[in-house]
Amino acid sequence: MSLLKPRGTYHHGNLQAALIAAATQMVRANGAEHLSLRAVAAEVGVSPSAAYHYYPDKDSLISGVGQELFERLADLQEAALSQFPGKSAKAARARFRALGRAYFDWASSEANLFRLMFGGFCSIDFAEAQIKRQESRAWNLLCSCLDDLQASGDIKKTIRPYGEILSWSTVHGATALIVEGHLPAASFESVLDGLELSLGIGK
Amino acid sequence: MSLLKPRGTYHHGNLQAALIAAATQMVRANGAEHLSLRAVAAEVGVSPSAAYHYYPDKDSLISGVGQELFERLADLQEAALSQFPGKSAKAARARFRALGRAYFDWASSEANLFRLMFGGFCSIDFAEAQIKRQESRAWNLLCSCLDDLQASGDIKKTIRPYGEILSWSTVHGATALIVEGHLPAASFESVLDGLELSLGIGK
DNA sequence: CTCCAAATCTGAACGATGTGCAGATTATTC
DNA sequence: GAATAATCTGCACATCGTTCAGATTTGGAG
Repeated sequence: MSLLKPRGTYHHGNLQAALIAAATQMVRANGAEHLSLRAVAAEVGVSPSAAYHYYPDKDSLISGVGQELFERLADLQEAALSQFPGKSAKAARARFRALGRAYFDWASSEANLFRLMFGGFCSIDFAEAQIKRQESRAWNLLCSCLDDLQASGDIKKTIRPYGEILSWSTVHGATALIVEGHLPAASFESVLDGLELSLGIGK
Repeated sequence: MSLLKPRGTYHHGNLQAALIAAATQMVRANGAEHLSLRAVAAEVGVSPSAAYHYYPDKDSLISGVGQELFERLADLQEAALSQFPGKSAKAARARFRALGRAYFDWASSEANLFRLMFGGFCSIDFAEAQIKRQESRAWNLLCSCLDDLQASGDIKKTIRPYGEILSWSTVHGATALIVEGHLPAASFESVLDGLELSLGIGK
């Protein structure tokens, strides 16, 4: 199903999905703060009012975009984990690092989308259920990764209870600071090094 | 000098400062994404065009607000540090914790201002010099705090080189995630506990 | 003190935006 | 095939950022 409404027809056929797709591309290019509902509608070949049948306002459209992005990010993390299968301590450690790197790589290659997700553009009310679900999916991936490290005795015992919260906070913080230009991009690897060291990962 | 232009006068007398002050209050209340240049001008008692004498566009006004906020944050951190003077290891540790808490407390009590600072609203170009200066002021406070901990042998040697970058990333990440509703507020203290533990602070 | 230039502010205007509403068009159901 | 629901259009309105010509005031030079 194409994004553009077929000429001469009245019904689009797939408007909601097309709106999200077009909005996503436009946010990716120009940032969520410059998204125009009218431009999205025009891109899709539909009148501005048509969007209001699926979203009560522009913010909800944006939240809809965010909803999909959180799913995409969880997928990405899943893919990162599956790159290093196996039960060895080495593999577990590689998975941990891959998880952090995937988060950062995604954010820096799609800065505008990352901002939309974590910059307060998604009204948590609207897409709360779906977003929370995808977020806990990603959270569980991180948990299992840390569990694997724990199983191979590759993480300091006293610190283990803080593992998830510390890892996410640190990786997210470094990512956000770098994306917004407050830290140089090169420092992300240092952060990963320091995080592993401080958690006692990899000896 | 009042915010409102004295009635019957033509010149305001303190427009630039008044614009920043009014804009700050409005962002504080409604968020930077809902700031209206016209509303700011009206609040100050001036025509919308008057603002363009001091800022080439709305984004620059917002950057001007951000500029002041970074200064205010650095002041806040300075105040936090001075709450626990002394050379003892205990005092140094209290300073480290106070630094993190000040960052978080400020952010959660002024979520909209925090978002303005770190959410990509400040065009780094415009206020780059001044913002970077205040940021490095805060950075230096963190450095000296970690130096103190190092002096009292209260931080793991191998981790020390990562101290600043890890601390800022972790505290900023946890703060941002909590402010945006991705983590419960209560988890911030856990993050601080975990951070100290993982850095080897306080034994 | 006077006059001129620079600084500061106004007013009206333009195009674009988000949104509401009445009604047109198409799909669905009986 | 007719009634009902789903979808979409067209127009309107208020608001917004921004521009620009010109009004008003200030400050300094003569």
